[in-house]
Amino acid sequence: MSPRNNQPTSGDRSARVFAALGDDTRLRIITHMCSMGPASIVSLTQGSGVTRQAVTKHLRILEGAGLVRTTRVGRETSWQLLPEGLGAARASLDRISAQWDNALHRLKTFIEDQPT
Amino acid sequence: MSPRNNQPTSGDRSARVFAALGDDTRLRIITHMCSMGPASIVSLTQGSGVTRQAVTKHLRILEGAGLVRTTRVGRETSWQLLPEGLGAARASLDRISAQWDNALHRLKTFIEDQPT
DNA sequence: CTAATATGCAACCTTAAGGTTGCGCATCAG
DNA sequence: CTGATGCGCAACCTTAAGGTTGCATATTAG
Repeated sequence: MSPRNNQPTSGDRSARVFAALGDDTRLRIITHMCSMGPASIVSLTQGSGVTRQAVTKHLRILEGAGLVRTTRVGRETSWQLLPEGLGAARASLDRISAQWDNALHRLKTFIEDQPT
Repeated sequence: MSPRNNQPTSGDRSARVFAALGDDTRLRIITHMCSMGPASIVSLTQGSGVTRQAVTKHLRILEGAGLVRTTRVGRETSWQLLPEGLGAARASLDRISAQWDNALHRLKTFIEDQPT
C-alpha cells in the first residue's frame, strides 16, 4: 500500500493537527485565546462549560499537535497559540486542493481525448 | 451540552470538517481520490490497509462533513471530493488566524501603552 | 504560619470511534 | 440461469476520547 510515496510530513502530522481542531470545545478554547491573548487554565475554563481538568486535557492535545505553547510564570501557566501550527494545517489543505484541481484537469483532458 | 450558546456557523460545522480530516486513513482516502479521481469503494479499499466496511464508514463520515459526494451508477458507487468542503475548513483557519493576528496587535498596543 | 489560588496526577466512568466478520441483495458477465 | 462483483446492514469487539471527582503540590496573599 503506497510503500514510499507518502511524505513523512503528510498524513501523520496533518491528521494530528486536524484531529486537534476537530473538537468543539477545543475550537472554543482557541477562539478564547484568539480574542483574549495568552490565558491561564482557570481563565480558559470560565465559559467553557467543562471542568478545569477537561480543559487541561484539551490543552495537552493542542500542545501535542503543535498548536499551543506554555510558559510557566510562578504558579500560573500561560497558554498561547502558535500560529505556525495553523499554517501547517492550511498548507495541508492547500496541497489537497491543488492535487484535486490537478486531478480535475487530468480527468477533463482524458474525457476530451475520448473518440466518443 | 451547550444547548444553544454556539453560533451555527462557528464551531459546530468547522469542528465536524476538521474531525473528518483528523484521521490518517481518511486523509489517505482523500489523497487517493485526489490522484485517481472519482473512485468506487473497492478501488479506495485497495491499498488502504483496512476492510471495505471500514472504508465505507470513513466515506460516510466524510460525506457527513460535506467533503465528498456519491453518484450511483448501476451497481457501482462513485465517490468524489467536494472542494467546497475544503474551502469551508480553510475559511475557518483563516478566520482563526485573522483573530490571532488581531489579538497580537492589540497585545502589542497594550504593552506599548504601558508607562514602563 | 495559614489560606487561598493555580495546577498536576491518577483513578474511574461512559460513550463513541475505528475495525472486523457474517449475511443479504442487487447487478452485470458468461 | 449461474456466478462473480459491488455494496449495504447489523452485530460485535477493542480502545481511546471526553469528562468527572478526589487528592497532592507549589506559590502567593495576609
